Amino acid sequence: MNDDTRAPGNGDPAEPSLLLDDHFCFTLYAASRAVTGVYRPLLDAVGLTYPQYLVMVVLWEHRTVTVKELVAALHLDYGTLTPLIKRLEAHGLLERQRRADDERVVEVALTPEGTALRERIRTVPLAIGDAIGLTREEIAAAQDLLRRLTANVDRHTAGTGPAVKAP
Amino acid sequence: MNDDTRAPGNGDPAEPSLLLDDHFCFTLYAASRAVTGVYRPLLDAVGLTYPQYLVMVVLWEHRTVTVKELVAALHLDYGTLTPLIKRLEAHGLLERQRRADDERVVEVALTPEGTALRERIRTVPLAIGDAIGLTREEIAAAQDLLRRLTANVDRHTAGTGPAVKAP
DNA sequence: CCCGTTTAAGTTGTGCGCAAGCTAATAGGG
DNA sequence: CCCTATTAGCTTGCGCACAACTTAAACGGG
Repeated sequence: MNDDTRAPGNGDPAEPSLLLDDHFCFTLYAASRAVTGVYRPLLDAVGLTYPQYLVMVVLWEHRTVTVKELVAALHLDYGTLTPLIKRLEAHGLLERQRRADDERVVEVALTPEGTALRERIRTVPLAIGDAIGLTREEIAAAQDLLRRLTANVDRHTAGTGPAVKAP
Repeated sequence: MNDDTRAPGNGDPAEPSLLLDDHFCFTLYAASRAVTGVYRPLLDAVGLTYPQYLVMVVLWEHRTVTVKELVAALHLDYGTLTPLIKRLEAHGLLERQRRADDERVVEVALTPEGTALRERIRTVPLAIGDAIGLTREEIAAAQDLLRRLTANVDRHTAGTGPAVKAP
């Protein structure tokens, strides 16, 4: 690789660096993909993708949730979750049903197969912890920082988003 | 949301939790998407997606790189980068050319338009730092942890992958 | 009670992200 | 020099991720 870094601007100490390695966003993005890459072969063995696994985790915790609750819990879009949930339904792991007293709401519930799958996945988090290779304290520290980051960003984008809506 | 957490296994202190909020992978995944979400409107203003921006960052640093070098720098696949690079080429930001002395290699080089785009993006990192809302020290700490995580995972998957290849 | 508004979910289109398979060019051993 | 293996890149297919749009049900003020 052509290793000159003399493009204009990088020497100015008053401006943030534009070098790849200085981008925190890239470190974060690469780490996230690396971790899901560790999950992939483990989940592949039971026929799940990583986002599908996250939906199952929520269901194992609550047994029944609405699509809206999944959207909120996973910070994902209806456009992402609707087809994903349908795929899990096609695999027999969950069932979808409109709520009788409010037909707008779709309830997602575990099937016996979905419940049983949990046993086959019990050991996965151990393998992940092993691959990540950080201490319990380091993971806790990183988790605290990243949770605060996400909360800050959510506040930020909520503020600059709808912006009180002009009357 | 049905808030019982009596699914089997979660009370056992010897086993890792399967609750969503205890999943470090999810914190990481959510944080990564949150940050790219902050970039989105800023990059949209200049017609770039976030991965396209990362490619441009590498090019602004090195002016000319091979596709292989982009694959290595961004930890991305040829299958991801090839069409992405072609889109950037279609937008006039870079040019692709096969190396004369080794026709397997494709060199990617900045065009004047690609170089000029850098000026229009100079202030973006400041806005990102603002939205993230962590101190410089906190970001440095998180970055150190995540870099080590990615390095560990890379070692791990390299070790369990080709596995020295039986003779 | 009607009608505009809000809400929950689904649909469509584009662009990643990655596995699997393919092609063409080069390297390297006999 | 041939011939096999390797290397760099491309293509195909599937599943996210998200914006923009659509639909249908419930709400709520007049």
